[in-house]
Amino acid sequence: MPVNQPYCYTHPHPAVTTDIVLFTIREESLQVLLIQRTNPPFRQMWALPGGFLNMDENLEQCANRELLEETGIDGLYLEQLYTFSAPDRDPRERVISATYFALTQSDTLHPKAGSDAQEAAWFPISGLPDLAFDHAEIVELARQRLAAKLNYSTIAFQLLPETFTLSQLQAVYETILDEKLDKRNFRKGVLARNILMETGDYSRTGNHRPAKTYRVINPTRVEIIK
Amino acid sequence: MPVNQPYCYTHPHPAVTTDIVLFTIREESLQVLLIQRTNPPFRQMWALPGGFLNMDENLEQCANRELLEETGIDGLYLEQLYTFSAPDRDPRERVISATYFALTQSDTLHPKAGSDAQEAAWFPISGLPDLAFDHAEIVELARQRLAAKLNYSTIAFQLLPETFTLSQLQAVYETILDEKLDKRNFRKGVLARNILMETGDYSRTGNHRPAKTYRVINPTRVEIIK
DNA sequence: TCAAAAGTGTTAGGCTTACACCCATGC
DNA sequence: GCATGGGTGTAAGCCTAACACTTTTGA
Repeated sequence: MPVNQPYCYTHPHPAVTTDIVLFTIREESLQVLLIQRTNPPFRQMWALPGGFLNMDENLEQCANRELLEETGIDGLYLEQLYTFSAPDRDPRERVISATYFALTQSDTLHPKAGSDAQEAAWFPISGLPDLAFDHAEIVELARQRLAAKLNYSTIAFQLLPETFTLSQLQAVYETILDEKLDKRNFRKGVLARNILMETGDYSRTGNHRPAKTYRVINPTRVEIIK
Repeated sequence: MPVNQPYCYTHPHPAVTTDIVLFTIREESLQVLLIQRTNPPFRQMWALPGGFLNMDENLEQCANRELLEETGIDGLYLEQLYTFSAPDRDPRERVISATYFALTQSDTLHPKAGSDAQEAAWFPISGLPDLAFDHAEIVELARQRLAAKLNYSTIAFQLLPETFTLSQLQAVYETILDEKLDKRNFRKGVLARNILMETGDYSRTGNHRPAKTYRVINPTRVEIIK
């Protein structure tokens, strides 16, 4: 058996990785978490967090583990996006990548360097640097899927703290959809879905009328509406 | 290097396969193409067509190739469904499977045994035999996705010949959705989408009034409506 | 002439959209 | 008292859903 290559098969096997597109809303724009590569190929370039699948975990567990290792973020709901498989998408060897996307609130999160001291940072999706591999394509697909799922699911709430105001929620929708929404119609619509309850508390920020705060009635599940 | 195991890596690599859920409508029911396994594991059991990824093809090409080899079916539009990755889903070794689904008309197709003489056959989705691996789960996911996409895409037309009547189209919808639809509303709705044109010909079958036949205006693309 | 499927409009109700002003607070 | 964002209702039009009879053909 070749030295340092103890894993041998009768047929060639590709490597399998996960890559994660983690969105947040920060500074009034939709942003994506990137890490700076410390090793070739694409050394110094920015890339999506992710890494190789272990033999004792499934893809979702792998994505969660890599996110934790590289950014310190734990326990997010991850949704499988697409599996990329162009034969030349990684110059080192054949690599299949199952991609996931997730959402988180930015203000409770300080992306930090992982154990190997890579840098992690948020970038606005409309001003991303050049990305390693086919990661630009992955981000674009994730952005489309996110916008498409907004009104058919409860994913938007993952971008907000446990309690929030309707204006905050509307700002999330407007940022993701990149369009202004009518305040009265937005409130009517979101309340008609019966997924929110008033907390009874008020948000008192700034010199204006306090806003009612709400929470999701069933925060555990990401529901598909209709 | 171990005899008969010439492909060696520094880290363990999973095998990667594709599996395809191919739907048709036959005998007024939604049916799925299965092949009978000739080798262990799950020998003699029915399973989805599929097989191992080659190093010089992407997953979609693999799915198309396997479909051709195992069933003689070529050139279908395949849509990626989900990638399954439970560590124990294949008893032989660690296998990741990217799954695809597709639709075809049944009457132009005679699923035939591939080169290794396996049997291929259609089964109604409501009366499937026990399936090998996690293939029952894959079929169920494909069924859900198919129903969800009916009204947002043009996939339904793949189940029909190039020209067809509105009654035939309605029967496809009713079979997939498993519910009766109102004839006038169905026709109004489908014609309002402006994706059909009259051929000018009529279908003269049986002792009743002939039906106008239609074709899809742009048959090349699977469109997402809206 | 009968059986069988093709073809065709209208109405009511619900949903969506557009739109403007008063309220409560901090400074 | 003024600036700031919070909060509220109505009307028009559009879309959806329910519903039944006439037409054309082959046997």
